[in-house]
Amino acid sequence: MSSVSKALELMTFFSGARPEIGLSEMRRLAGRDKATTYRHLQALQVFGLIEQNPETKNYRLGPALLQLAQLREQTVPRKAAARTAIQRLAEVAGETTHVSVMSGNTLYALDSCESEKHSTRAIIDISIFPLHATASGLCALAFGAPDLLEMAQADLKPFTASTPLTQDALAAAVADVRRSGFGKSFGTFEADIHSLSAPLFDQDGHFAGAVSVASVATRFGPTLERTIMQGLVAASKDITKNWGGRVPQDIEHKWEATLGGHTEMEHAT
Amino acid sequence: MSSVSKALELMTFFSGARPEIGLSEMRRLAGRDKATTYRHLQALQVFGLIEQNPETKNYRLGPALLQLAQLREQTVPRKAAARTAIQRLAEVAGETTHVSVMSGNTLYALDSCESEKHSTRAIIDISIFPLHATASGLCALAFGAPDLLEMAQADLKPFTASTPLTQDALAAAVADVRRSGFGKSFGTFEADIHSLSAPLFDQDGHFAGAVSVASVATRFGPTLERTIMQGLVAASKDITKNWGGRVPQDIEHKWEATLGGHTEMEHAT
DNA sequence: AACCGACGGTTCAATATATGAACCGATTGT
DNA sequence: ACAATCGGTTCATATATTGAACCGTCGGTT
Repeated sequence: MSSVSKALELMTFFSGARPEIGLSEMRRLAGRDKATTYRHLQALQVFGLIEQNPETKNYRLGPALLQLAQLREQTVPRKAAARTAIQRLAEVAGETTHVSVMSGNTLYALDSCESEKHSTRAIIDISIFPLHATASGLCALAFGAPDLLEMAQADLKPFTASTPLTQDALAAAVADVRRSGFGKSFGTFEADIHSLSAPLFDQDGHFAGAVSVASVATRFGPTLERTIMQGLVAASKDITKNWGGRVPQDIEHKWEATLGGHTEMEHAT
Repeated sequence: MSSVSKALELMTFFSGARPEIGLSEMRRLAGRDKATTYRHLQALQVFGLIEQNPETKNYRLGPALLQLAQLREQTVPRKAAARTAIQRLAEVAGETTHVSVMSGNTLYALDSCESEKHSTRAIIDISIFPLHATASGLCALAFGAPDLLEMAQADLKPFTASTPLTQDALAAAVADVRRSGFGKSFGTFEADIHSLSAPLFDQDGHFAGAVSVASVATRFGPTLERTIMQGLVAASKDITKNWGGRVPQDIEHKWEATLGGHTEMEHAT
């Protein structure tokens, strides 16, 4: 691991639950020497990627990120392009929706949208989707780079009693996603949340991210499932198009097959 | 220079005018070996800080920045806090306004706001304010860390015919800012732009950034100057307060003295 | 069609650079 | 008064970084 990577890794320890981190805590999180950690933090600080809270001496993310993100948006305005789609999806599903983007071996949360329909909602505050435990993550394993599955199988962290813990269990879940075209996570990340997802694709038809709906388990049933799946297909096509990508033919066929045959019709359209 | 810094430096070469950079161009910009540059780019890419345009193989800023910036905003929502103030300032001044933040030895652009009043406006598209050539930069030199002035004097890059090019000229400009409490840049960065600025402060009363107004030179005169200065004082107090900082007493006194006395002070000193 | 230069990417010996145990002074709780 | 942490610093050691040379490919030129 290069020292550059080690330094950059430090930034990944910040989260909504842990927005500020002291030197010693950072050292523990990174599992590295204090002096090394300190120098890495200094290097990041010089570029404004992190800064120190002058009161507590704790480190937190820095102002340069605002600059860089603005420029990124300007260069590739993905988030704005996805927002309307997930808002519409949240509306028709009446549940919380998410979009995530694949970069390297990591699936990053890009944006989310809550529905006003119910007073109880799924609020999933994560910035990196665990590949084996979330619907979006399963999409990545099913349609992303082949080596992702091996990596995920090597690190099957348990989140709930339902999280797949064996390589076979995960492989079976992934096979189902490959067959149906939809990622499914029934309480594998949060106990009372049922999630469905659909993959997004880049200009080469490669996996680029996922769009997902997280619904409260007690509300979930065949009717809602079908509504969500239909919404996911529309959202995936829309976002993929707006990102300059294209949905491969075989994926569209899978969606049609899953929606056309599998579900009993509640009422004709 | 640490390898971490060398890698991070690569990210600073992206700009609105240069949103994508190929390996060879990046190597030239950084003045480093191609192999080194390549490995650094790889490390940045793994963390999603940059990504490759699959069509052109050029590198551009990556999606992880969106994540990190969002979390930064959540942790320290400075930009949102400053926006209303610079909008109000743009309105009363009828000119383009900017806010910048100090991090390390660099003054970063945080946000800007254009006024609808005139059809011609100042549009200053920079992400890092040169300390010796901009009104905001002079504020940093006047009220920021003492060593900034030495650093700036060692690198007096000329932008226009009016840019201060000698250590004495810069020292004189800084002295004037220290006296008046306002940064002044009359065509030193862009030939036809007159700028005024006021410093912002953190919780310890230390320099934290600047707010500035960039006006078209032909419109500039004593009346507009006074209006802008009054607006700058209000904006600086407002933003500083919203950032959890405090304006030192002596700065407020300087502003009062400058505005209370004669506003038509000739800028030659 | 052969040539050319520039591109992105890779290799490996040489060495410049990162590393961490030990240390410091300040702070906090006992 | 003591012990435990904290953020930060030092310096000999050794490990990770470096860059010249190389490869295959691509577009334009002769």
